[in-house]
Amino acid sequence: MSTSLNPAQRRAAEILEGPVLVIAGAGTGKTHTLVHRLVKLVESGVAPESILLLTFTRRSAQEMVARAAKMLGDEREPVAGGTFHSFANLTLRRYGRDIDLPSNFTILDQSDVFEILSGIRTELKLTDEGLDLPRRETIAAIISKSINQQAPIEDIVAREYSQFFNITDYLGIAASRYEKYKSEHNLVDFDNLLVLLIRLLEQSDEARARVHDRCRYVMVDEYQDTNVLQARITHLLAGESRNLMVVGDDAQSIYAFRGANHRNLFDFKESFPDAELVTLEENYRSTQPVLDVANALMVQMSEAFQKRLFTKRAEGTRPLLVECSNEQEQAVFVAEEIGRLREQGIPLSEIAVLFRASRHAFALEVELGGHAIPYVKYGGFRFMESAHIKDVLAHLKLVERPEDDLSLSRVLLMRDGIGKKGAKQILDAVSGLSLVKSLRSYKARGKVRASLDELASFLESIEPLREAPPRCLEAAVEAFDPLIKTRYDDWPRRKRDLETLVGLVERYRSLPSMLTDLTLEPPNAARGQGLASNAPRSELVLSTMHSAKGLEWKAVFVIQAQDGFIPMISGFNTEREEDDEEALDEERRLLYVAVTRAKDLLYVVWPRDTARSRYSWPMPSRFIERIPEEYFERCDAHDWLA
DNA sequence: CGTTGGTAAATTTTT
DNA sequence: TTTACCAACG
Ligand SMILES: Nc1ncnc2c1ncn2[C@@H]1O[C@H](COP(=O)(O)OP(=O)(O)OP(=O)(O)O)[C@@H](O)[C@H]1O
Repeated sequence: MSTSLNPAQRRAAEILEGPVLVIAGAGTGKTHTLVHRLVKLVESGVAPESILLLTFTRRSAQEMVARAAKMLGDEREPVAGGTFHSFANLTLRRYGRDIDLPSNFTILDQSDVFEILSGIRTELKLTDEGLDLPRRETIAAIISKSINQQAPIEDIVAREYSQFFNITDYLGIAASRYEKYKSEHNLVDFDNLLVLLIRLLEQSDEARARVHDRCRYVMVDEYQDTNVLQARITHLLAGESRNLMVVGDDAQSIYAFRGANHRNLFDFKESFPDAELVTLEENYRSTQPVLDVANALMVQMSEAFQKRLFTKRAEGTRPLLVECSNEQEQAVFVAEEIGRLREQGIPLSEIAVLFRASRHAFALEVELGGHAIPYVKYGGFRFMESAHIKDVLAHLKLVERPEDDLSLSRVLLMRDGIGKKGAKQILDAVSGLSLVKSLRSYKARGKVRASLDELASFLESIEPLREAPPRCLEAAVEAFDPLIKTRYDDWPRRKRDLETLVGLVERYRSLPSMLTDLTLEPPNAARGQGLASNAPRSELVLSTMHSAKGLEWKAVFVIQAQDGFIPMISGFNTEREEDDEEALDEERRLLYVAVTRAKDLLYVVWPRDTARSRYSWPMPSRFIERIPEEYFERCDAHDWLA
């Protein structure tokens, strides 16, 4: 990385005290500036460990912390940095007692939340015959949005889910039952982490003082992706010293679907009227032909603070708009073109393929396999949330916290002879006593008796292994072996995943921190692949557009750019028009993020024949259609490949 | 009561 | 591909 700064960047980096706001377009060096300011702080005598770097996504956090570590060198203490959620977790484990939060709370992942909500959903349906409730995913989305926007359920339903307006009350009941379940079981979901951190910082003078003492300088990257809660946390962390830098680009705000509010970026000036505002204009990443496309997307945005990106790299290849007859041809085109780029000396690690949704890359993944092109995929598939992984981990969670009813229920249900009713009865019977003892003394016969004895013996046998979490996991995997074979037809693949998991946790010495990390920072493993070879090799990146933010590659392919996929139009869209407008704007910003990842070469590829094309005439993305024709080179994949 | 097997419906993006 | 729901069987 270059160590130089342009005058505007230097100005921002040299304001060491007080609030600083950097608003700038893609590739203008926001992260670059932030990291340089960090170095200047350290050079001025600030201890690296008293600087806190925060951002919303794990990948941005990794990128930011890695760049910081590289600039500071090895001999320095590492800076503290991560996502808001991981910071909240650490702080709450340490000081949570001040607000009556036990430090051994369990964090729920997405699928845990779904599980609890399906339970509540069936309960509600049972009491009210004929009641039609939305799917559990939708209920979860509504509840989460209400927390992340700090708005009542009624408002969220009225605004964005008007098709459920008549059952608003039930959604409210579901939300309060869900909250009750969590607090009764010492469970905390991702949203709670933020809410509880705010409560802690507001209510505990001591905790706040300690946190301020430790985090004397705070910097937030990708600030446009923060929601009300994260903005509040940022303000609380700044405290009286107000040593706070936030950087962001409103045109790259892509998390409104989870309550992010890019206006936070502008509101910063209102909360901190004396904040120094720095804007950056020169792009150091891309060639002008790539920026022409980005700028053409920018002018389509209704709300954006218009920033015209320019670069000294005036010369470059015009982006290519490629039309394919179908997804298969799209996959072939991308794979072949990547082969050609490699022949021209571009390493695989400098090439990325970006898409709107994980499944848009399925055909390409198969094709890459055929071409022996190694790749790593980000986004979409959640290894840690596969059923078999959760099955095994539920056993370990039970060792860590025997009163974890959610895990106990899961562990019971997978055993022979125990169904919903039985599990509930056993659950009610065990509360209070030692788990192993109560499982043994529970009155049951036949299959159920055998299942309970087997579970009790297993729990007893791994108890001594607590101090060696990887061995504990191995034992659980082994005990799970007979169950995996009866439960899953495709058990060989799932067994490989479990071996992968064992390999991934080798370094852990503490069971609770292992379990927390696996939830909060789940490793990105591929399905059924086994352990990746640890020989470092150059790999192609396949990524969702969301996960690509903040990163850059020489060559970028944006695939599945058919209208309907970009922007993504869901089949069931009863939202109000103005919300549609907002949603559409977000989709456009997403494409803006994608195209601004490219340094030199940009390909936008669209297939004609897809699942959608049966219902509507296939067209390239409406956002692409509105870009002046001369900004793209156009071709048909069929001719190109010939 | 639990299991099994069938059908219909839905299928983003992240912490 | 998975999940919610239902009916039939043990
Ligand atoms: N003053 C500079 N001189 C040379 N290169 C620079 C300069 N500033 C930034 N760069 C380079 O430009 C590229 C983009 O920088 P960076 O990732 O910090 O931009 P960004 O504004 O954070 O981008 P995004 O909004 O896309 O996350 C990087 O490769 C960085 O090294």
